[in-house]
Amino acid sequence: MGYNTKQQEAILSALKSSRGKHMTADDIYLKLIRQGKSVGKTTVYRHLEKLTADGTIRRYATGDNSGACYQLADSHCNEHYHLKCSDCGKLIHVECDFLDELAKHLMDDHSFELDKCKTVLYGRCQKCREGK
Amino acid sequence: MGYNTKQQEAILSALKSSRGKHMTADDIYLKLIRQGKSVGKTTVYRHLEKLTADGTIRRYATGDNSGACYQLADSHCNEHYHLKCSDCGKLIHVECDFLDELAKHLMDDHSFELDKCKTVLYGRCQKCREGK
DNA sequence: ATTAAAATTGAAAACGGTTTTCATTTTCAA
DNA sequence: TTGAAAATGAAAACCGTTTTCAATTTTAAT
Repeated sequence: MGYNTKQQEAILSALKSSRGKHMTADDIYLKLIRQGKSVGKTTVYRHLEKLTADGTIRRYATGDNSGACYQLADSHCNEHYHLKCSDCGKLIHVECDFLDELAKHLMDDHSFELDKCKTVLYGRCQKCREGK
Repeated sequence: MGYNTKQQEAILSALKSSRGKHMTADDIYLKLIRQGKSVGKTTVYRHLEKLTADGTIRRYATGDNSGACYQLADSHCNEHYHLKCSDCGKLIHVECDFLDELAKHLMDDHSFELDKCKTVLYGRCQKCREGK
């Protein structure tokens, strides 16, 4: 198991250089190809799986039938949370700390430790509401 | 458009008779076949899509790569929300109205209309935290 | 250095849920 | 009754992901 390979490094650095934005497996694959790096999709998927399993990165299911998104699980992760519009499928980053209050409530009243990074709040964005 | 067909009724009644439990498209298809009803998978998917679009039922993405789940969107749905333990996978129903405060915040400050039924909060339950 | 075992790679094929296609059947309206 | 519109479903396409497997690369032992 696990000596760090060129490909794994490349995949991680692709995620690092995305500055916190989500990337799909395909985004990462295409980025590496564009950079002239030699890598196959299979390998991208494999490392994303491994990095997710060991907690280095996080996987987000998109909900519609497009692919999963990945993001570094660094500190950045705790400073925002995710809203997802059920209509248009857009994933929205929100930088605010309101969720901390919810986390406190869940722990105090329900003994549940909220994972802010992993939680996605569903609903409808302004545009989709107005579009009706 | 949209006279109610035998198939649509059958699909809805399959969901009704599930007493609030989630069903996948395939669950529904198999149930109808077992009941001797004549229906094709295509039609099941089509009606689930339509019923989801008009708000009669709700679709839940499972997050892993298994299929989506469906559930009647009756009143029951607004009186609780869901916590899911990332460790043991348990889905916990919580009957409390704290989420209303979050919903208000999201609407006021982020123009986002929270769908309490659809949102699942991830984290770790007491048992799994103590088990470590 | 040499070499054999172990791990990694990636192209192609398989997989599984979902959507599309399209010819047929059913329903609706005149 | 009859023709147009809608619904149906089998089969094929689709698309993200996983599996297979032969080839390559790395590691460790000599």
